[in-house]
Amino acid sequence: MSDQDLQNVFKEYMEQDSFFQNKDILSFSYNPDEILHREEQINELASILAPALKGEEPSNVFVYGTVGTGKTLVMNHISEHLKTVSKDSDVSLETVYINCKLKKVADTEYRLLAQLARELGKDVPSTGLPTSEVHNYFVEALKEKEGVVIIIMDEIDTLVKKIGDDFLYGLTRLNEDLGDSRVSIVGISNDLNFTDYMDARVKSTLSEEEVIFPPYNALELKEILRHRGEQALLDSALQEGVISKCAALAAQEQGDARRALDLLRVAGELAERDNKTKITTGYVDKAQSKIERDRVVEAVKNQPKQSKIVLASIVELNKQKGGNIDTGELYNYYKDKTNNMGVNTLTQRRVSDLISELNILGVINAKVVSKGKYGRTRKININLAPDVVKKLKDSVDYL
DNA sequence: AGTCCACAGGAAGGGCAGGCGA
DNA sequence: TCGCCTGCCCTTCCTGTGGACT
Repeated sequence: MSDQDLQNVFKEYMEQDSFFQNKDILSFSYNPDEILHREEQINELASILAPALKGEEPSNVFVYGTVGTGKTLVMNHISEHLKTVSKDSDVSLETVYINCKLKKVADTEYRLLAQLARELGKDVPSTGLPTSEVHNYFVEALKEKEGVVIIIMDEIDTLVKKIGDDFLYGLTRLNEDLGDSRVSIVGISNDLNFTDYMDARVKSTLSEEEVIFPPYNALELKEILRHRGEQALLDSALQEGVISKCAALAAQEQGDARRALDLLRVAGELAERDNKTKITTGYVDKAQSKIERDRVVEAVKNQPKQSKIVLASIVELNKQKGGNIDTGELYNYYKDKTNNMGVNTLTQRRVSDLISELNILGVINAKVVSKGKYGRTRKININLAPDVVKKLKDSVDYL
């Protein structure tokens, strides 16, 4: 092969797989220059938080909306702008963003306080101190700011479900002894009904204002995809109908823009891998099943050993009798399995919790039913397509 | 109408690891 | 090093319950 030939091969390759001008733009964490179809929410939030720029304490806000409706994106956008303006006009304003869903960050009161204090510039060990001590660190950090601190708590519903609302109550009372500093809280929640779990006092102080993010409809998703697609992809890369299809599928998923972007990106990656010249609608279908498969495999991979063994028991029992497994039956099977494997056997109580966790992950479907005189149990069904189960068996131990 | 099964799921606490200050 | 604190996984003990059966 001549040098020229070799160069042609590379050249061809370069030409073939360059659907993407900038793939990052199709990632959900990318901050676009313009946020489409959220003007109303942006204006509302901006006017609620604007008093902070005068050093006044803004009202606490609750932001509601299902996944992929742009809540986090909009909040980040606003807090960036607040920071810029406050810097220009010499106002002391700080925003702190915490994602309460991240494990090891905000699943206990200690960790949450530690993380908040860290964000405000204090050095706090990840364990070892009494919680009250960490609380003091946090309050100190707030006092030192001598200005308004806006705490944005994303996925706040998971926090409240885990550690209760006492913590939030404490936060709302903080302003009484902060000196020159003021705190206000922006809570972001996926769950519209979640304030029902909360104490009425906390509820009323925290949700002084509420902003709702409705799901995007297919038309809006289409515009969002087109907008981002124009910057991320080459004009020639898309077959007619690809964007519409991504939008339509994502609209079925509660108007989830994240899903829409993922679909387009993954469809592109798959088409690229096959050396195609265009992304076709067929690749959107492939992307849909790949995303689902990856999500499940990733989730299961990260489960602890015992949880995997429980899942393996469910898979095997399901194969034997085709679904509707009840708890007692599963536990007996699991007990035998662990004995055969020489692994220790957990109690039924613990296994019951593991079943719940798998249920929350969406890997299985466990529903409490009553069998009348024959007691109450959970009917467990596996919630995965056969190809996903196969992939799990290939790539996860104990399965 | 009452019984009673087979669990669900809450509460409390044990034991261990990681990490702190003294 | 010790005493203390928290997180995590787990057990023990317990109360609650939907509805087929009697």
